[in-house]
Amino acid sequence: MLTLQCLREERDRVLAALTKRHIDAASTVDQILDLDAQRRATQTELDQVLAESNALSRQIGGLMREGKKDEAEAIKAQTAGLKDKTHELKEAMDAAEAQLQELLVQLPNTPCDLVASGKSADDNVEVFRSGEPPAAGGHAKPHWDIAKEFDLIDFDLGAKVTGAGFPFYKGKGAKLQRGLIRFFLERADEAGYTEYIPPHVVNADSGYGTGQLPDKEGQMYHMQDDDLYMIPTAEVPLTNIFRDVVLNASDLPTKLCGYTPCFRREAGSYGKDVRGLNRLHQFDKVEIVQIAHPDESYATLDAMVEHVKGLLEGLELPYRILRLCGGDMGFTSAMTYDFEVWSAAQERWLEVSSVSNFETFQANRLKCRFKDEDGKNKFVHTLNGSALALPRIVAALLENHQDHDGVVIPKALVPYVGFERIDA
RNA sequence: GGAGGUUUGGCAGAGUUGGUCGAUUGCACCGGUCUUGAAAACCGGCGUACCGCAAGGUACCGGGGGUUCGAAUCCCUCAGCCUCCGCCA
Repeated sequence: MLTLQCLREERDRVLAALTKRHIDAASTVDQILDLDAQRRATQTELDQVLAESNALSRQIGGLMREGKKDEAEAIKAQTAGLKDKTHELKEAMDAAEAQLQELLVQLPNTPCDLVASGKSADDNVEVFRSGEPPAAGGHAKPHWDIAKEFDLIDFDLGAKVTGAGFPFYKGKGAKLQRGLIRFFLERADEAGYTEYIPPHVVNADSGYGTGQLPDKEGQMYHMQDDDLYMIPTAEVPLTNIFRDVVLNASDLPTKLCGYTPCFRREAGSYGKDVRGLNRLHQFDKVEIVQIAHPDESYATLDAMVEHVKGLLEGLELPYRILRLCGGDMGFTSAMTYDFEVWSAAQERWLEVSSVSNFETFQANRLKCRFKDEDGKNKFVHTLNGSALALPRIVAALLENHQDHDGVVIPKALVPYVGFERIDA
């Protein structure tokens, strides 16, 4: 959530930045500023009334101690009106505050200067490309056929036991999942990320802290009896570790990572997008998170991008990096790089990672601050990235590394999965 | 799930017959004096947020609500932690 201070001091800059998302926020922002002014005026008045009332109460206390009951009663009479006034003002202030919050959470983050204006994925900017589509391209079998041929993944069984989008992984398919998770975690460990195994369900406060609530409520599975949400990404529990936390400047950057399954309802998806492993309701992912000093966060973002590049190169997959345009960026992000790998059989790019800097947007909701050099509390910047999400990686591995009678496991991965080929 | 206890500032720990308590004290931390330097000792500072140009004011003693002129202190409610019982991988 954008800070009020930012809206107050940089209204025009914020509006200009939001046009990159093709949002005209002028009326919302001005409403917010009006409500803010209203709230402040009300608070000033309320504070005065409370001060008066406190002073009288203190007098009564003093008189009671001295046994001057009559005088105390006389002053008590004076407080009657103040009480009503207090209630009235309190209500007005709470109402203004509530309206203000409601509007404030509707505003997405302001894109950083480097982000291009744009409406859709077509306007994203390719900033890097590595590798060539494999020779098999054109005749390559799609991963769902390969998965079936070698009995790696059973989609039908998943549909029977749970529902569409919840596959079973079997045999070498399961080992490949386990190996990839280990590979990603070991690489993160080597890069200095502390590993966590977080809860897979979170409370509403956490959903709010990272920005899934209130706007993406429908994308998470919700357990009504206990009012808990299944995590759509490890970002939620890992970042919420820092909710209501004040760090020391020396704690920054804080680097952490974790493997979790991720659960997404994906309401409204259909067609070729959901075929095979392209889009699932449950999938595995290793997430990296950093809590950074505001001055360093973009260098941190670059470092995280480099980390993900290393992973894809280890897997020998052709990939490209896009800097998302304003219209394609997530609600909470100030800048996002998407990683896409080439799918040889589908002959299209598949998104496998998204690395973002949220600047203070999440920190403001989380109330995660650090003590700066002057001893003042300031918001940190939060960042995260998939490193990596498994299903489309598996799809690309199967499709791109297939040969005449099987699939070759990339060298870097062999020690983790325990075999060199998938074949009959 | 049942019964009881508990929840105070970074930590420890006072304060519960309601009244200068936003809160005693110790430790930790920061600054200073002393010292060649350090330690010790002494002096001073040391929660957060909001309003205000400032002086200053307001709110917060797990969360929310209530009683009262006035609540950390009383009541209700929710949550966390601890102990015992039940159930259980």
